Amino acid sequence: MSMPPDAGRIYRRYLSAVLLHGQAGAKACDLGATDLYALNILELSGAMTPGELGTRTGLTTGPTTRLIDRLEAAGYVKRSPDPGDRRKVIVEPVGRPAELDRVLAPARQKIGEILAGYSAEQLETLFDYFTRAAQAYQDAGEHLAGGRPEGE
Amino acid sequence: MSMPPDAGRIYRRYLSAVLLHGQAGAKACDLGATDLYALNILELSGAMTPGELGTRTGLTTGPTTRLIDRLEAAGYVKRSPDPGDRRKVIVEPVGRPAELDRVLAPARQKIGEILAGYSAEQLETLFDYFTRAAQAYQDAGEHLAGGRPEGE
DNA sequence: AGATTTCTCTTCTCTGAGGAAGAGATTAAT
DNA sequence: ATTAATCTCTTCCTCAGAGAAGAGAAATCT
Repeated sequence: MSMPPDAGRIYRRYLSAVLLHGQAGAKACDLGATDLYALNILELSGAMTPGELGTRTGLTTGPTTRLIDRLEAAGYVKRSPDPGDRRKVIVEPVGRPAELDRVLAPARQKIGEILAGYSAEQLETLFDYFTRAAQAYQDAGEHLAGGRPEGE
Repeated sequence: MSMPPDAGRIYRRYLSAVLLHGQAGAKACDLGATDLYALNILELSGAMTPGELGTRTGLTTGPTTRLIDRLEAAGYVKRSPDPGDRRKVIVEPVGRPAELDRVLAPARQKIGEILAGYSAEQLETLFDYFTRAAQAYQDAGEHLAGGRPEGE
């Protein structure tokens, strides 16, 4: 086998660092856990209605409205009327605001430097992995969220 | 340049998927945001005192005690007396409990399958990246947490 | 030894996020 | 046209989690 002997440990450490950084960044922007969660959903799946967002986050309608209120007030999303159904609203992510970019910039810079050290083939491998892993995590996440809240 | 034309988008999508999955998993285990945050700190930095953990999480002593109470009750950490200083307590992570492993298993399985499809050199590249990126994110995260809570 | 500092824990209070129920507006069904 | 269903939002209530202040135990300093 060509994996490192402590592959699991390395990978776990990597995941923890990514999660930790993401949460620290969110906290620095005064984003609550659910807010970050919702933003990631919107990042992955694009604009959707409040109802859909509420289902995805597992919130009832009241908190969903206030969640969108917070995100809109902070400039992360925008509410637009649905042209086809005037009851509906479309919540669409707006270009990442300056504060979030500023907070995430140091990490992006470091990652950029790391990536710059790889050859063309290596980069191809890495981005192939990013693409596949993103899909895998997204599937696993949706399965988690959509699955049974109570265990077996 | 050998990066894909939409490298930024791919990477952002990847990060969102990882974050989303991590939070969904935590939610499925009834772990609050701070609890997950603390667990990741312990995963990265190993055992430490409540005081240290409180500083890292940005909590005062009261909530820190209760945070550790929660984690201990759920079986994620263990309190031990510090042999060198009997005022102190050492909070050490305990092997991940079954529930968390069960929740994270599907994703680990998928990632394992993806990794199994790469050659030896490709795996070397990937794990090299994991190692470097983990350090980068850890540094950036600590800088975020340790930096000024209020912007300039 | 006595006083001060350090560290953890306890208690009380409070803010903020989430659930429940219902109103208002619009679309679909009869 | 009238009724029913859908979607978002508002209001009220509840509760977990965080801060503040102080107690108790142990180490350090004078």
